[in-house]
Amino acid sequence: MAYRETPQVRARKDSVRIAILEAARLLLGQGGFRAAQMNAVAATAGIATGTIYRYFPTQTELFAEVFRSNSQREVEAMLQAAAGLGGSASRLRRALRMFISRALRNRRLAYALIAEPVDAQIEAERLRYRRAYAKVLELLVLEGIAGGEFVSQEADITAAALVGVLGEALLGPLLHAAPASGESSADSIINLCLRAVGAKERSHE
Amino acid sequence: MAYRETPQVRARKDSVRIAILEAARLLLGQGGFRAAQMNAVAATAGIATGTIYRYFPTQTELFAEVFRSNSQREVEAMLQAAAGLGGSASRLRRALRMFISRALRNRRLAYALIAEPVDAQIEAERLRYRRAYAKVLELLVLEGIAGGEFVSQEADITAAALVGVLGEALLGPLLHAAPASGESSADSIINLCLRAVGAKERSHE
DNA sequence: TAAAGGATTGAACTCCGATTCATTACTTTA
DNA sequence: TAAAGTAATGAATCGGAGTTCAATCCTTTA
Repeated sequence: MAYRETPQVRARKDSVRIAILEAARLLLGQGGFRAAQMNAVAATAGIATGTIYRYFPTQTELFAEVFRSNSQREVEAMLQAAAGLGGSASRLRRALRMFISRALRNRRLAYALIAEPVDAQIEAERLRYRRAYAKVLELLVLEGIAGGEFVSQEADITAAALVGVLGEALLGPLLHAAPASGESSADSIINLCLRAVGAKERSHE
Repeated sequence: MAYRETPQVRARKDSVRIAILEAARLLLGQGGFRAAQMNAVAATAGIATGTIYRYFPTQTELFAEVFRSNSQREVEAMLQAAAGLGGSASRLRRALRMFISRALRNRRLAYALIAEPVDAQIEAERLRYRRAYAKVLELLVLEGIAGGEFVSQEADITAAALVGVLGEALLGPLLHAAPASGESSADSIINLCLRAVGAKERSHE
């Protein structure tokens, strides 16, 4: 034999892979899927188009991984925000606030991942993404019900509804008017969500 | 001269136009946008592909008209449901129930029009469609606030949120599991919406 | 019935962007 | 340094779906 992958090569390949993922994420955050075409991703990552295919079999797979890694990060953040002291209401409130503040930090990216129209295959990945959020919310709602803080309700439906609220009220306006909105409406949305779950303790932190 | 459009010709052309719109709507209701390709619309309408272009300049225009006519019908139905006696809460309840029951009557179509991913141009039309619903809901929320039945809140945000709830909780599951759901979850969703607007009078009709 | 003016047809064209692959350029080991 | 094994390249290919248009068919009027 005359060649075998060495640690150096391995390392460089790993970094190329990461560069591709970062380029895709960057472009998604700038111009959505329209901007995240394979050519553009390659150019941004500083490689040739064909090279992407040595790392990801299809565009769908590439985006799937972007969805996955983002979802993981976001869900983690929400869970962390919800952990700690306080009743179910204030924990749910913290989780929602975390979601919102992170989404607003890169609104275009949040919109691309949660709501922007895409082709059917990528849509399947998006569903998983939304379900991940819904799952976290469902847990919090179930806890609230068990603890008697929230009204009795079908937690899975409520969770889906909350994802809908976040998507539409927070990110939907992205394209509508509302350029100034943002942090200001965050409290409105959070309060609405708390009412929706029938949180008995109202207002304050 | 030797030719001028006669009423008969006019009538036939009108009927062709309608056939095209109905074919598009039918296909959307069966298989969504994927199934509503220009070839398929033409075949379903019983005409040649090219003929569609004598009636609609582009696919986008054709779909726009489908959106418009549907939106008009639906908004009308919601307004009618909301009219009549009763407090804001029960009127909002009736409007939501109307939306839901109509959406469930042809769930695939409702999903296609409200949530299915599409290309950017058609998406613009969808926005208008969603706004039409939001506008109706906003009015009802404002009335409720004015009458002291609903908590004080930013009605436009609430309206967007309610559209989000309907889209995600009702239609989202279309692709997820929930094949059996439907009418059963309708009440859950309606109750959630009523809580979300902070309706003071709870439960019953 | 013939000539004129439209309407219809559907195969061919176009555009767009993902994917391929023959060629070239590296890396490693003997 | 040569040979072997990989990786990278990017122009060309491919596929899908909307759109076009020359040829054909209908309607109407004189």
